[in-house]
Amino acid sequence: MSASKRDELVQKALYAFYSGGFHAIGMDRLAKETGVSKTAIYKHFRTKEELILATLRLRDEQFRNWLIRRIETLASNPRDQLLAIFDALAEWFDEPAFKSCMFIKASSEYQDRAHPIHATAAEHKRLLAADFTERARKAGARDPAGLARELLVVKEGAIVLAHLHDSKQVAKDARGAAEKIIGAAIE
Amino acid sequence: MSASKRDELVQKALYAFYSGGFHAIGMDRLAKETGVSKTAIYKHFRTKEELILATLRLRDEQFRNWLIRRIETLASNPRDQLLAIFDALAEWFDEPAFKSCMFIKASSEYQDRAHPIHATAAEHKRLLAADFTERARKAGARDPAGLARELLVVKEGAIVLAHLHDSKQVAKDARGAAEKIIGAAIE
DNA sequence: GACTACCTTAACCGATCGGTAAACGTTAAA
DNA sequence: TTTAACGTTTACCGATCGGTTAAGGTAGTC
Repeated sequence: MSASKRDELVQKALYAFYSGGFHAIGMDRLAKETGVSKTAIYKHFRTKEELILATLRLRDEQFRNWLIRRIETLASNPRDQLLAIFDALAEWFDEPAFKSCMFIKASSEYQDRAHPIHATAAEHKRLLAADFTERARKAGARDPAGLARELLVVKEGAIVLAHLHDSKQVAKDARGAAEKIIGAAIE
Repeated sequence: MSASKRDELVQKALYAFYSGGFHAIGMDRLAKETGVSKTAIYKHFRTKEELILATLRLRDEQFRNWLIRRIETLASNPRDQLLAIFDALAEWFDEPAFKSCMFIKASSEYQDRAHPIHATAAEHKRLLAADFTERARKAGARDPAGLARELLVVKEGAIVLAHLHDSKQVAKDARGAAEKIIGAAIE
């Protein structure tokens, strides 16, 4: 399988797991939905878990790239970029395919902290926090890491509630909360 | 099955689903872990889904009762009670059995908004918001429902991150965020 | 034209899935 | 003492689980 073919498989598997759930989607169904035979899948991934981990690595890269690009497009200075996180979230929530966060779902289905899937989810959030921290530092926050963590809390809560309640309202609420938190943390 | 026996089954099923996941725990394993035969379970619940719904109804009642009792013990006036939500959360996170929120996990595994399990999860969060709103009103918030929703966002984010990162640190961060949000919303 | 790389379909493995049925206690009210 | 209610164990149902195997098709390279 060429590298691009393999990426295509992982991308389609990502979509299937994201919209169906990790336990709920079996390998037979996955083969049908990706258009790649089960035999071929197992040629390149030893287990279902390894395939899931590959989808999570792809998702981590895609999501963080998208978010960073989006907030840097929406705002030019670090402080405004921190607030723009929540404008980007609003755009994401508005996509018809939005169904919460893949990593939150992964950690829900694989609860053990020692499990590689759980650990990958935790790492994704840590990488986001690191990016937020750097922006908070540039924005002149007294406690950049603390501000970043507080914003991350708001972001995760917004994602969970956008999946359950009115996502437009949730996006506004999260932005409002972020404004107050940023205001209190900078200067 | 007597009412108390049935409650005991639901309570044990709750624990099993909470610690194992809804799809991951099969009915055979559930029978073994609850000590109630599969035959007897199906005498009182037509499907696995109905049993799950019963566990969620019990969990909703238990959690909201616990939280309300806890914040009213920790603080006497409505404003302090809103902040005490996050002290109660810190206590919850510290329990060894803490593994995120059952309703977040339920909505992760049953993503369709039309699904009864998803709807039950959404309702649980709505009932929490209603309680917070009433306290915010008594505390003199300009927009009680808005403040309640913002605090709910922080609460959900805290739960998700407490399951992934250092829960003590997350509890502190959430409390800090809540302080700023409450301060800006009252008076 | 043979070889290799990579894919397919299709059948199969034992285990488990949600759910049902049969046969057999145990308890307690009539 | 009979009877009904409610439980048990055990086995079974067809479907699906994660994963494997065998046989064959199709490209490109030598």
